[in-house]
Amino acid sequence: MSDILDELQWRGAVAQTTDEAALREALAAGPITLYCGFDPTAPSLHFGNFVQLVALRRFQRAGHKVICLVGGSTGLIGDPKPTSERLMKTKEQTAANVARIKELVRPFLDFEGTDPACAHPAVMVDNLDWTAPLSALDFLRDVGKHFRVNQMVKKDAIAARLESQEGISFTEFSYQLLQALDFLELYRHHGCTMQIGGSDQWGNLTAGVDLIHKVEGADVHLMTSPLLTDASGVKFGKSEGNAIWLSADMTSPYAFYQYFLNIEDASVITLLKVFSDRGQEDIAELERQVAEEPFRRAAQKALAGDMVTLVHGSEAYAAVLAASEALFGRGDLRSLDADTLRDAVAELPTGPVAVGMPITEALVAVGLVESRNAARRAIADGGASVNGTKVSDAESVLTEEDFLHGEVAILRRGRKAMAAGRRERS
RNA sequence: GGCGGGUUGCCCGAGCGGCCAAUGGGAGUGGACUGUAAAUCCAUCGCGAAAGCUACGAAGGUUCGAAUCCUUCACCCGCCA
Repeated sequence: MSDILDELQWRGAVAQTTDEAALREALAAGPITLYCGFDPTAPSLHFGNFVQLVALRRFQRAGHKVICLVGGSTGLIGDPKPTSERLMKTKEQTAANVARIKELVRPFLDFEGTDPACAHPAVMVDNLDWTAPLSALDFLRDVGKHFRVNQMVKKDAIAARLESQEGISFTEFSYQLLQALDFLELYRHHGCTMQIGGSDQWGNLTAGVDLIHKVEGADVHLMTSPLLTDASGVKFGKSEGNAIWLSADMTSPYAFYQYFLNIEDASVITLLKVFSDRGQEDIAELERQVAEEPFRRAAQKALAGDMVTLVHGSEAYAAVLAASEALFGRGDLRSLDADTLRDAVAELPTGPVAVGMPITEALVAVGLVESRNAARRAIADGGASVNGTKVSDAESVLTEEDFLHGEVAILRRGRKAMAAGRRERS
């Protein structure tokens, strides 16, 4: 288990650590307990959080004990973003998000101790459990006294906010104290000696290390993972402006698969290393293929397949793979048999349409464009098609023949955005 | 508490009584090229087929006419106390 750090470094999953020699020693000395926190800012986790989740998973499989913390309390406060104050969520929303995220995380780690690959079952905690009973006075006296505002304002996110027009609320300013308290709490009650997180969390993470050092006199460890960006420095994890979520009801397995299938050449190996369980040789081979026969996109296919399988399971992978082949394959959509068509359509967003409905309206109805104006634009640009046939006339309407097997019409905007119009009979 | 500055479309940011649905950049979207990449180039980018409607923090007001002027309110920033 001592080489887990080597592996993570090879995978490009390590941005920064506290004293690396000390960390190596601790990891080698035996199982340690580490944690990662996830704030319930949404009803699901997204691609960015997945980096952490996969890291936790690797640590657990390397024999360590992992704690997954869901931020029932920190989610109520809001981790300061460098740009602007967060909208506060209601307690009810936050609680609902916490419940969903707990369920979401469950399959990625072994909480029951049933997986032979994992020596120690994972633990799930909610920081609301120890924060809620704490009175404001005790918090200020017991936690606040250990912090110097002078230090706090130096943290990147806070400093940026102090520079900004908007400033920062005291609420968000206090966030780091809560996160530090979490680490202390887990140190005391679970013997947790390491925290991992995204590189943008460094300031919050070190707050915990400092607090434990002051209060308990102990040295604990940190590891952050790099922010994953594409070749031009843009964060991964957004498709058409929407985040890539891990929950199927927020990002369909098909959309999830398609997102990774479309990763640029320059980044696909990076992502494979971080997320897949593939070893060095396997990845080296894929790297060679990207260089020598990029048009086959073997690495993209591997990445997309691995990701969907990990997040949604192998059955979902089989389904989206078949759907993708049906929809993007060489064959004519019109010649698809009814079963294949049904399976493919199941992966697409759908909307109600009808014979005689203008194409522009149908494009809106299935959600491919936001307005009929936008639909007209798409058609004028030559970017809209029905069942693979380009629509040239913005005034045209759906006809009986457009409904494959009498049921659905496959509408497409641009090269990739597809949806199914389900026939509605009046 | 006093004084001053600010709040513009997804973001940044011009505009400071009509020519403003609002310059410019970025992002986004479509097309060409390709590999359902990247880069590049072209187009497009509030809603509406159009008339028109809704928009420049909120509400009022002045004016033939306001993002632009006035009043009040909210929020933010800075300086002073």
